Amino acid sequence: MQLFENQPLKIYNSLSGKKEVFEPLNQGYVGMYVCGPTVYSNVHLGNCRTFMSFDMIFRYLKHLGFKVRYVRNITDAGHLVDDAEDGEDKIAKKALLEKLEPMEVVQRYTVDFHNILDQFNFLPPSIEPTATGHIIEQIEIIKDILAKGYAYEVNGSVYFDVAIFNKTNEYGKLSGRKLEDMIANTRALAAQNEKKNPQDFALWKKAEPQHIMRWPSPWGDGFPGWHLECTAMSTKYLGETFDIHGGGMDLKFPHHECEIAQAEACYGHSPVRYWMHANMLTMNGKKMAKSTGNNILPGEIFSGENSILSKAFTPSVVRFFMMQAHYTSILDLSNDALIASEKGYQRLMEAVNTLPKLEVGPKTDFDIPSWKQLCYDAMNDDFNTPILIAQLFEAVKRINLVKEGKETITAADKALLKEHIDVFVFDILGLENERASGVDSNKLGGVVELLIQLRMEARANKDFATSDKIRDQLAAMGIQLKDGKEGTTFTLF
RNA sequence: GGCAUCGUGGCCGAGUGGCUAGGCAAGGCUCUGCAAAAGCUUGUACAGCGGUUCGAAUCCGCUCGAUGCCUCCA
Repeated sequence: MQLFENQPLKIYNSLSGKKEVFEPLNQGYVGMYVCGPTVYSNVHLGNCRTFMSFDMIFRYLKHLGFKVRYVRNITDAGHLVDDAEDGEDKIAKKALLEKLEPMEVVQRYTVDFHNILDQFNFLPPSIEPTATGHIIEQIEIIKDILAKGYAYEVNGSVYFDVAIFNKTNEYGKLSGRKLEDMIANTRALAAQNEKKNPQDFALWKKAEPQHIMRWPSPWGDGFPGWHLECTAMSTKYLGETFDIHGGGMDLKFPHHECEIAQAEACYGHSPVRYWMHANMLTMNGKKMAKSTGNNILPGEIFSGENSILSKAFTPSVVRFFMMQAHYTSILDLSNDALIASEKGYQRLMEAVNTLPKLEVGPKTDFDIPSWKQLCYDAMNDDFNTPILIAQLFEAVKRINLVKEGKETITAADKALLKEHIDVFVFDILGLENERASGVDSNKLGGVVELLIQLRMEARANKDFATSDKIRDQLAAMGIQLKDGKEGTTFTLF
């Protein structure tokens, strides 16, 4: 008996615009594809938010007992800079600027990406395929689409014929657009004369002589178009139809719309059962983007080296901050918001650390099974982590009440509570217990315990000058003493 | 201009046709030598204007505003 059998999960499907009961294609298995990063510069915090949302989703699906194959690609072939005839590969452009081999750039930023995600405590995806590793598959799909009449070749490039596709299918259904409107609103760009219509998109682009990244194809040397790699890789690893396709909201159009078109043209049916879109992280009310410079790097948060920040914040604090907002909502980053999250996170972790030390009693004043179900209900309702966190704070309150001696908990319920706190805080939200230091057993712990003892003696002698000096100077070093009923404890902050 | 999403108390941020979000900050109280921590407690918010309804912040319409997409973008 797996958890998912009695924890019905609802997912907001961007395609239908509704929350739907999640039923995977194959009982007990989930195929999930998420559009990964383009590795031509450092991953910024906005990118991280999307991947973190899907990391949480991956974690929860796994927790429910699904066998999940999570595919997140690395876009290392680059995308076109623009639609102009001399469109050059974005990665190649950057490489020329920095006088590096394209794959050197790819390697550098892929390593950076993995390093950052590791600090954020991401689970690795099941498969992390690269676009350049799937050129053959992409060429095969283009051949297929050409054979089925949904594409045309011009001068070594192949374009998807949106108008023909739209006769039998519905181009724009994901983003709520109609082809007629798009035609009416398209600006007349020069240099698109290869395409029959401006809405057509490239499946294969001819490589100009100076273009470094290039592969042979039936249409000559070139490189794949923007949207094809995701169709190729998702199909290869998850099949022609799979359960969940995720990505950032900004990919809905045109990227995901084109993926649908490619797959429907090729396979004759819709590729994805549940489309999920994570919303943007903004800063100063504006979307973070590499191109505008309105962004912040994770490293700058961890070090505090950014003008909007008053201090450094740990990866778990940032993760907690992001998990306090629903993944479909726009979230605005600010120093104040991070500070508030840091306080909340610390309070949560205090309680997590207190729980094992609680004394047990004859009865429990807190209905833990009901609380546990409320936590599941929150997650089952389209991964509502803000509600889950609200429930966790209910548990925090109860833990502190028991600590204060105002409520009691039985040994069995304490174990049950601990088990589920750990599940939700660590396994699902993916937080790390940065405050659970092993200080009790190390040298620092011994020194602090000694000082606490000296302070207790001073207090017993009403020598408050000495006791306050110990307390205040330790506080200045980031060690906070807390006088409680059972004596003095301390935490690092 | 088109499409989409959204506008919640000092700040962040859930939710919803009638009943509690939660966090942070603030005030009061308990505890304390004084603090801190912790606990209890207070605040009565849903852009504006109409409409539907016994009842709407929640549904509908309009207005204003914000953001995203429409060109690579998580």
